Amino acid sequence: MDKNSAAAGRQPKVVGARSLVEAAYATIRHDILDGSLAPGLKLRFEMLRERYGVGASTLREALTRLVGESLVTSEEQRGFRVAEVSLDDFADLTRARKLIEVEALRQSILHGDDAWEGTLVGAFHRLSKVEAKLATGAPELRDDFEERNRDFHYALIAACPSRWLKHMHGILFQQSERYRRLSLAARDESRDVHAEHEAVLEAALARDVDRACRLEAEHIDKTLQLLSRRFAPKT
Amino acid sequence: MDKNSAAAGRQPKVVGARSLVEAAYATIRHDILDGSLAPGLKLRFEMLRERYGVGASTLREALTRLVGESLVTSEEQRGFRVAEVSLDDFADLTRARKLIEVEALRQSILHGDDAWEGTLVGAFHRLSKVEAKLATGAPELRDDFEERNRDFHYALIAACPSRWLKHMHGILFQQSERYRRLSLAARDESRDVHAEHEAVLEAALARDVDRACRLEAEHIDKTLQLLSRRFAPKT
DNA sequence: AAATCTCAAAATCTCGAAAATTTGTTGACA
DNA sequence: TGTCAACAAATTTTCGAGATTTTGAGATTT
Repeated sequence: MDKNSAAAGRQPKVVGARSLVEAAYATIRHDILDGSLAPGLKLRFEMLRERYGVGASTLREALTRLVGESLVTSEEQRGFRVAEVSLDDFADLTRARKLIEVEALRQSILHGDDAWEGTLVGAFHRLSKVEAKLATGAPELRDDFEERNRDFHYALIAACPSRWLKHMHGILFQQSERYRRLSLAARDESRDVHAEHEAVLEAALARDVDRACRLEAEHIDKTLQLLSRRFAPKT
Repeated sequence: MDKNSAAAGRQPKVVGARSLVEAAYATIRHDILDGSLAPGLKLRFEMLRERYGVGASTLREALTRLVGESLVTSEEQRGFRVAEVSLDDFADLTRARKLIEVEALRQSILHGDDAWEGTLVGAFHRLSKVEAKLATGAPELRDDFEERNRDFHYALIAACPSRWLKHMHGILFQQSERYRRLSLAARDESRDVHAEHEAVLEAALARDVDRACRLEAEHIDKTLQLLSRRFAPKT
């Protein structure tokens, strides 16, 4: 009758997670992107078991997955750490991401059909809504914003036929997301992100490949410029 | 006195491995690149425990790492499989690799100093030696050849200052290596790989960026063309 | 004082067995 | 014959304890 009463509390506590490893992975990943688990932090199993409520092997597997995404580093026999961040790394990351994302966008615009346009317009609309709300100052919407921002950027390159290019893009985009969130705590009011997105969208729909790619590259660069001015101010 | 007699046979059996996870990872990885573990093969833990002599959690972590490198796929609650291969995937992979590797080579040539040239020449020399032996028909040198070929290609782009670009390249190169080895079983006698490498080396040393990049791109394409002719022969 | 050594304490790493899930089989029923 | 429920077998997933390694403080030597 009550199979779940004794010691059966082993169900993933994250929506869409089909195993404890995946739930732990998703939660830890979120906390790293978030900054809750600070860059460089030593990830001790004792602490993690308490915080996430799963066994050591399970955690180990989740962390291994995060190592593969360069969100966590590991040294044999010396455990795991949250990956460090640096302005140099972000600058390098931004250059690499521009190379990949711009090429993917180029191919996507060349191959995209009406269905692609539809999805793209939809993603832009959803992003716009949360951007508007965010502008009125509602910090609890940051997760929403990041999700829809990701959806929009993925929708832009969705029609690119190269699975490997999109895979590379995914890795770099996730890293960028981390830097963006760490910097988003204090937003730059002088920047109109919505207008940047809208400009890229219009160029993409107009099939103006060169303009779309140029705007996208500038858009990617903006966050780096913002962070550079804040943390290396040789005023 | 005999600490190792009872049940203490827990030392990594792979050179350079500092843990059983790493040893298992390296061995399984080798067997996949090799073809010993065929594409699509279901990786059952029973079989893996017998074959590699380590526990389930250890294997699980090694496999998770391989999933991160796209050499293994996994479906929740349904286990792991060796990643499939296809001509389409290889074609896509080759295009992506050309984009990344050529850009990395361009930057490497622009930034490389004398030390870089020295390492590069050394790597080419070591590769040449094993190529010569391989030509006389010595299949047991395949591992050696692959290692030195990898070293040479890494040496070419070693002076590229972008860590992320080199990281992307590493992922794509490893995938290519798998296809190369699967195709290497029957080599194409009409192809002079040594000459291709030498031409790239000369252009790189001469700091002729455009020529080096063109030659490298052609070199990368050759294996795809070879495989295409063999497996899609509309003769 | 600096370097080396010793040896507990702390942390990581590994295993085997139990729990949970999927897969395969059998037989009832239409 | 075909469908489906119930049960059994096979497989994956998870945990906790023990084995192994690293860390750090204090003692000893140079």
